[in-house]
Parts: sequence; structure tokens; C-alpha cells
Amino acid sequence: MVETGVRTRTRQAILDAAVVVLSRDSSASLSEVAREAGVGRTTLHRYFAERSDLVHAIGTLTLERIAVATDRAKLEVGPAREAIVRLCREYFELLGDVLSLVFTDPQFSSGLDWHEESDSDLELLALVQRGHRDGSIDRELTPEWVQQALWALLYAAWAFVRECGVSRHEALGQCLRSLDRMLHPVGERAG
Amino acid sequence: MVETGVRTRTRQAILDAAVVVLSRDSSASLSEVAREAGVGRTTLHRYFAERSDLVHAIGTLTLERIAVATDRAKLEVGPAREAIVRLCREYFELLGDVLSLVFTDPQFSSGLDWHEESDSDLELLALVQRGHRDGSIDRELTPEWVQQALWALLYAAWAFVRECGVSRHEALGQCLRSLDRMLHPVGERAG
DNA sequence: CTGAAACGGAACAGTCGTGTTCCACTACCG
DNA sequence: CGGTAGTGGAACACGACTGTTCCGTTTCAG
Repeated sequence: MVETGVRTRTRQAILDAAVVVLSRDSSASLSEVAREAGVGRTTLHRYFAERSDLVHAIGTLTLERIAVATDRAKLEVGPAREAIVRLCREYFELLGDVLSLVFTDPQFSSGLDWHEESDSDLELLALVQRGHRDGSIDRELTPEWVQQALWALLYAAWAFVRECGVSRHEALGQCLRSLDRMLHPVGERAG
Repeated sequence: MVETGVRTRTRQAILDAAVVVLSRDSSASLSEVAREAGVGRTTLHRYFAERSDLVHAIGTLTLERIAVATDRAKLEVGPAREAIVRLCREYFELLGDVLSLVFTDPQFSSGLDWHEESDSDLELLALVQRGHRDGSIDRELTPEWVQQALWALLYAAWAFVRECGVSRHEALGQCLRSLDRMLHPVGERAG
């Protein structure tokens, strides 16, 4: 049974719609997701038998995107602080609405590898430690906190776009500048 | 009909329990809230006839706390950047779990003055503008973004406590330092 | 002791989301 | 033309949560 083009497209449409709807209201009904996707509720159930299957698929999709973004950012290149800013930019581009879901709602983060420290998480923590050594990141900020703050600022940037009607480019600019300044060691001139 | 001490205490217990339970899962049932409060579901309905009444009460409570925190921070005193950091500290102390609710869930922010720019919001925006004038805040960061970022970092700090088991004091320290560094104008020595 | 206040539990009807089944429709390929 | 893949809609049973009513219990002040 080959996965035809039609099936792939329908599946993707449902997945996209789910992200849009559930990021607005994580307890939205499957009917709303189906309507957003422009398909019948029956069809939705053909692709994702249970709600948890849909949620799980979104989680997996997100993990994949995070891995891709981490890869693209080439964390090993250049000063650690610049690498983190690059990573933040990649996250912003790839994660969009998915972010608010995984960031805020417990149902998406549970039941996955997630929290058991994915590879990307570990890479980020190691990167901050490198920044401590090479002097590009404020030594008083712990790696775990930098991680938290990175995600929080990303979330803020997307909320900025959504709620304040700011352009993506503008929001990303403010976000990256804030992150860079935040990590910058105290008592040195800015780059 | 005097509001006896008993009634006040019961009402407060329910409200506190609601914050705890709903901040874990905003779609939790009222039975769970009642159980957390150590109260029968019937009693809960005596104080908050409908779910929306409970939600609304939490919203009002939060607005009050924000107003108190804004007042305590004495925003008019000293350089704007220091005032914002003071404000952040007050928010952290007063808002606790409530934060994750109002910050992430649409149901709590809708149906209130909220977003229609409460007084505290306006004060914060004006404060950032003052910071632009007195040179204590990076002029490239817009007031609206600073507002977003402030809330996001606060949320991150509480998540840091919850998920990473860090002490409140430690989390607050990282948060305030990050905020201060973020707002700091480029090209000047740190204070 | 008496009565009011506050409470908890059981029970009920109503609503809503879910997951499933069945059937009819369309598009397309051979 | 006939068959298949993909779909949408109607209908159903089931469970969960909600809001309400009723009744028995506890507590405490007068």
C-alpha cells in the first residue's frame, strides 16, 4: 500500500490545521481541527484514530524540526554566543505556532523523549558551557537558565507577532538583540 | 448578611486550589479543584456557581495583585531600568502560579479589562519611554517588546523553579540579571 | 436545647466531545 | 464501463463534566 500523494497532502493539512487551532486553544475539539483543515471529522479519524495520536504526531514533528534547526545552526562554528543567536533564529523560522503548544501545554511534552533531554537540549547546554570558557557568555547565567530564557524569548517573539501585529522580521530582530545583550558578559564593550 | 470568617476562608481555599490545579492543567475538572481544596463539589458551586465565575475571580485576583505590585515598585523613583527590575521582582513575589495561567491561557485574559491596557500596562510602557529618554534602556527595544519580554522572563523563572527544582531565590536572581542586561544600552559599562 | 449556618454526598438531567459504523458521492484508472 | 481510493455526512453509544436539587450531618451561638 503506497502512501499516495493525496494521502500525504491530506495528512499534512490536518496536521497544520491542528497546530493552528490547538495553539489558539489547546482544548479545542477535533471538529474544530477538521473544519480548519477543510475535511470531515470522519476523515480526520481515518488519519489519527485518537486525539492522542494527533497530539503525538505534533510532538514528533516538533522534535524533528528542532533537530533540523539545531543542525542548520552549526553550533560548533564561531563564538558560543553568536552560535546561540543563530540557533534562536533557526528555531524562530522553523517552529512558528508549534512553539506555543509545546512550550505551554503539558500534554505535548509528556509521552515523548522530551524532558529526558533530547540531543538538541544537551547540545545547547554544552554550548553555553563553551561560552563560559571562551568568555562570550556571562558566567553567572547557568546553562539551564539560558535554555529556559531562550525558549521564553522565542515564545515572546511569536506572541509579539500575534498579539501586537508586529512583522515577523521586526519581532525576530528584537528577540535576537535581547538574547544577545542578555548573554553578553558584563563590563565589556558590545560587538 | 455578614461575610463570616468561615466563608471568607473557604472561598480563599477554593481560589488557591483552583490556581494550583488549573496552572497544572487549565482544562482540569471542577472535581479536581474541589478535591485539592479539601471541599465537596457542592460547596464549590455554592461559592462559584459556574466555572466561568471561578475563572473570572482568578482573573480579578490577578489584576489586583498586579496593581499592588506596580504600586510597591515605585516606578517613578530612580533610573527607569532599575525601576523595571524592581517591578519584575514584585511581580515574581506576588504572582507565583497565577502567572502561568494568565500568561498562557486565553480564557483568563478574555472577558476582563485586560488587553484593553490596564493601568499597570500603560505605566510600564511609559516607564520604558522614560528609560529611552534618560538613557538607561536600549533605545532599539520598543516598549511593547520590553513588556512581552518581561512577562516571558518571569514565566521562565517560575518554570525554572518548577521543572528544574531551582530555589525561588536563585531563579529570581537569574531572571533579574538577564532582564537588566537585556535592557542595558549597548556600548556602556555595566553598573 | 433550638435553630441557623455551613457543609458533604447522592442522584439526576443535560450537554458536549469522542470514537465508531454505515452509506452515498466523487474522481480516476484500466 | 466497472472498480477502487478517498472522502463527507448522518447517526449512534459511550463517557465525562456540569449545574442543580434534595437530604442528612456537624458546628456553634443564643
